[in-house]
Amino acid sequence: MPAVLRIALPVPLPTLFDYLPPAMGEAGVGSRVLVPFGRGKRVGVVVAIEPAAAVEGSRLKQVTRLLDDEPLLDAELMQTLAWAADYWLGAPGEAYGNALPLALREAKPLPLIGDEYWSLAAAGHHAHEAGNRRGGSKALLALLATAALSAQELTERLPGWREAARRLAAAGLLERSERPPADQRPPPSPAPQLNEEQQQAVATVGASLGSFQPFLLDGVTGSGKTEVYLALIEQVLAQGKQALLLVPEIGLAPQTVRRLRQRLGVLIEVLHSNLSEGDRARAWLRARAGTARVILGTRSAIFTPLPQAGLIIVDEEHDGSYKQQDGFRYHARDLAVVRARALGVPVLLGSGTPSLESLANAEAGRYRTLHLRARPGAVRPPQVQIIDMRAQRLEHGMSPALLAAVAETVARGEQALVFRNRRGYAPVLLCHACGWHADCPRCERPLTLHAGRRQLICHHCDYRQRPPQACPTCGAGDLKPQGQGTERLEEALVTLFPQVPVLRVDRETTRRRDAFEQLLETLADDQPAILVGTQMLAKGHDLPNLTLVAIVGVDEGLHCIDFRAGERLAQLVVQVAGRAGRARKPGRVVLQTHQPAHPLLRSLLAQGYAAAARELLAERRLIQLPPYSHQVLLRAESVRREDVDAFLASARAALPQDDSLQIAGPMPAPMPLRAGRHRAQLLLEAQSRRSLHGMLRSWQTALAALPLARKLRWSLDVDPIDLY
DNA sequence: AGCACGCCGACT
DNA sequence: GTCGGCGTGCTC
Repeated sequence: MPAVLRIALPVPLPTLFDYLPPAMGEAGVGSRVLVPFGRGKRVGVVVAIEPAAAVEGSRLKQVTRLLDDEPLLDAELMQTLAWAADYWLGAPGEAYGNALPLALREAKPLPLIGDEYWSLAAAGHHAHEAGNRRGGSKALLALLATAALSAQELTERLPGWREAARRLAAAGLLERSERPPADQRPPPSPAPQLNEEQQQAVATVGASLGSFQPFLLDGVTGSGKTEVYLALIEQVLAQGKQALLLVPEIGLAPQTVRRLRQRLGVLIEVLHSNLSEGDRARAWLRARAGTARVILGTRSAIFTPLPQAGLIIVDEEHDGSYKQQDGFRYHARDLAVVRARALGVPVLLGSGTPSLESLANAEAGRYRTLHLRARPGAVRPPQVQIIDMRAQRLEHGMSPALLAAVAETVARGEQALVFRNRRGYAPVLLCHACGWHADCPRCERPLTLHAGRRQLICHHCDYRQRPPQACPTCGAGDLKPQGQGTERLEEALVTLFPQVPVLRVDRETTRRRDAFEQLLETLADDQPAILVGTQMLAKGHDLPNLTLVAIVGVDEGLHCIDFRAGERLAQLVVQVAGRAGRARKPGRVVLQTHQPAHPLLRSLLAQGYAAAARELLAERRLIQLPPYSHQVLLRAESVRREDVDAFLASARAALPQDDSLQIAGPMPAPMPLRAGRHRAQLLLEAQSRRSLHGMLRSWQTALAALPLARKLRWSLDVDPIDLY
């Protein structure tokens, strides 16, 4: 009987496609195939083998060529991908598109993944000592002078090294091998002595290795979560299993990688968005082959094959960057739990400020909670002081008390961090004479003044213009910057503390890839300095001499429409505050606010994050918001407002009659106009995930069939984390 | 999403 | 007389 192959293709269509089997070879589930599609050819993945086609037989085409004799995706990954596509309403092909590195979606032979080590030949040592090479060659010789390195390590430390390696190898200065030359690898650095809570956490998770169990590791900054991860990864490695460690985008600093590598003394496969497609494909294949034992990566690394899985860890699990915000809108943390179940391994979600979702799961008994309260490195937790900004004479937005704290800190030779959640010089440029202010013509929001670049920039759509010399409405000459951004704070602090280096860290000063690292490396550990910056400073680099964190104005977030604003604010404050006093020196946090009596701030400062989170959870329960209900958001945007309104009205009409479904909208999005497009949305809410999910696919199909659907941009977001 | 086909305005 | 605008429809 002629079977039919059901194939996922990289197109955003909600269907799979049936093909006749290839003339040569036995195509199995999980194998890639080259197929004719439309006018061209595409690479797809065999999802199922069916006895009969879902379409008329005459429309069937034959698979051109089988690309893999062995399935590239194993049964577990196929099952997880199908689940993910179904849950987040993705097109089946899109899920595979996210899982497979681009280089593996081409009809080419798989790249070779044999281990590749480079070391200096005797002549290379002489050349290094003589110093008679320059540029990339010199750097490569210097890198290899102390130890042989793998191709991955070289790529990480010296992008573009292959060119130099080719030249030097031809000259007989370098040698390539399949194995690390004996005794050349640095030994793992010894693990520090774990404290009692850390040992307890390691023992508890360690005891459930080999079966599915989610854990929430609740530990403040500096409590030693990373050492717990490392100890568990060591156990997993000792059992001959693989470990997957997910970190937020920003957490994957080269410093983190170096630390892991030094401690474990094994190769760590790193997967992140800056990797070249070839490297990404090789890393993925090494994980699949089992030669990669520890895989460290950002969101999309959750799709790495783990044939010998032992443990999945999600660090900073509350971080929003785990949710993909366009295309296939999956959540890597949630998928980690699903995968762990499928793989039969424990999953460890770590955070000092757990998401309310995870806290609710712990409360319901689905997750087991492990606490780390002690801060091994610090003498005591930072002391927090609230400064009431009202009725204070502010200097460039900073109160005398805040400036005094900065002055004391630098006078002691220590470092201070001034945190402000706004880039640029001033968020508004205002005419004092008539009240006009500079607005973005495409978003109708105030433009941010960037003084250094002499530009007004829209932070929502990147529209730019020159600041006007005079008010365009009344002609008055004195346009006043209102409010403070990091650039203005930097300017003020440079004037106020002329002897102390002031470093600004935000998107503007860290455009280039390693600029952040390099900037921070200019800071001497024992010298005073002032850092000014946005949330980029909330995590990442360790600053042992940083003892003061001054938070300037966190109020904006408190009257935001988004019901998650409070949660995010609490997480941000705690994360930023955690930067203070990590070494032997006590830390101090100064929080300057217009609302010193705000209940969230009060409970946060008086009783800490856990108490504040409990209160937020109680509120969510009371008004039945997530995690006590489930949401799906339909967003639509178009230059024509009437199209958006009409589309959402028909979308609402297309919903089934169902009392368990609450519908909010159509309503304008929090930003009703962005980059010249009108935006609105429809929010569905239900108590039961099942009743919500039951109708979603058919609704999605109905939406796609609406005449307007092709005229505007729309998307469905399951479990949205931003209602923007 | 691509990429065709298809039917109406200003150009050599 | 054509080049090209983007509306509509399809991809097994």
